[in-house]
Amino acid sequence: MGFVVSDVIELSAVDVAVTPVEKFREFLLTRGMRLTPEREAIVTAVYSTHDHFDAEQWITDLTRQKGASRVSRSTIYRSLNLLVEAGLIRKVARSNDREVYEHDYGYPQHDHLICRKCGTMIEFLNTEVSELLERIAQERGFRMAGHRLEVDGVCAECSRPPKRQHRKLDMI
Amino acid sequence: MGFVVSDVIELSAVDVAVTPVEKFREFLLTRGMRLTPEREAIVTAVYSTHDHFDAEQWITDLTRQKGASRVSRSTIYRSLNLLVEAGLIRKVARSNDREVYEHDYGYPQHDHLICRKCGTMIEFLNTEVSELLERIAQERGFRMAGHRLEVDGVCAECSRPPKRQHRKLDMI
DNA sequence: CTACGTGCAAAGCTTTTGCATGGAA
DNA sequence: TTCCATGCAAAAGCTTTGCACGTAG
Repeated sequence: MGFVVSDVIELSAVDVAVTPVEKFREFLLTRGMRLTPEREAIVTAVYSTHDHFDAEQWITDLTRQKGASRVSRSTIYRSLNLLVEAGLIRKVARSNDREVYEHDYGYPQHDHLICRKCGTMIEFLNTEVSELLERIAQERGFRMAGHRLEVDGVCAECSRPPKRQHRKLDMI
Repeated sequence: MGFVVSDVIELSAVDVAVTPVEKFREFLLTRGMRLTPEREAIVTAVYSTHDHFDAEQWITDLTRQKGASRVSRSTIYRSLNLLVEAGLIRKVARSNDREVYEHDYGYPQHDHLICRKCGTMIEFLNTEVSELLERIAQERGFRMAGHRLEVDGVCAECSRPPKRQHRKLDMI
């Protein structure tokens, strides 16, 4: 499916009091909506790994299931939007014209170095970034809620001169 | 005899006082392409103001012109991509599912505070940001080429409690 | 009984592309 | 002649939506 997988995860998950599924249920309640089997299947799937993902990834997976966990394309899209609103996932970038998501709950805020050659997304965690931004925002009376930061460049792997270059997927 | 491609590159790297149109022409030369009336019309239009913009904005404008400055939709898209490659403009964000661009030449690298209520984009310039990122990238053997940073939150205007809220429909 | 959800197919949207025509060198 | 460019229309591709049918409460 050809995109970006973060192969460098140096971050550790944070302990959460409530499971993602529970948090989703609570969110839905506040909107008078229900936690259906389909919606639960999606949250569970999405939280089964810490990798970045796009909609298609779960579509090919969940639309082929049988029984209660089988979910349609539209429902997946609809649910992903709900998960974003619920604060469980967030959009991190765009790759191949697709929205790329990641967990936004039980996982520290971090940013990415994105290799323009192989597309790899390297996560990094640096508190100075948020602190600096918080300061900048405050100076302008701006109430910061979050940020999105992508560093563009070439990863160590792809910088290495000789023959073996890191796989290059989709460069225009 | 004519001149060599490498001469052009050196020149543009040194000479900063070149107009956008000239810089575009030089870039096109290095690719064996020409600065057509259509391409010139687009650069000129794009650099006629310093605002952020999206493709549609110039499409509605330029496709209605008459004579030499009339440009088709496809040519506009094709040219915007060229302008990005030429380093004259860059993509800053996405708004309404459209790519939003801004000038990337004759203007310092900066970032944005984006108000989630009224959509206003507040530019700010802070060298610490790039320095910090450069350091972070280096620690990981990553060759940074640039970055894209959006701070999400609520602007001072919209934070002001009561009646009059800042409102702006089109968020560009 | 009512309101919310799901699936399917079709529509929507921005952006890209194939192709024939036209023009500069 | 030989490419490079443009316009038009159609294609791409991801995401959203209209609609009818189910089903939880």
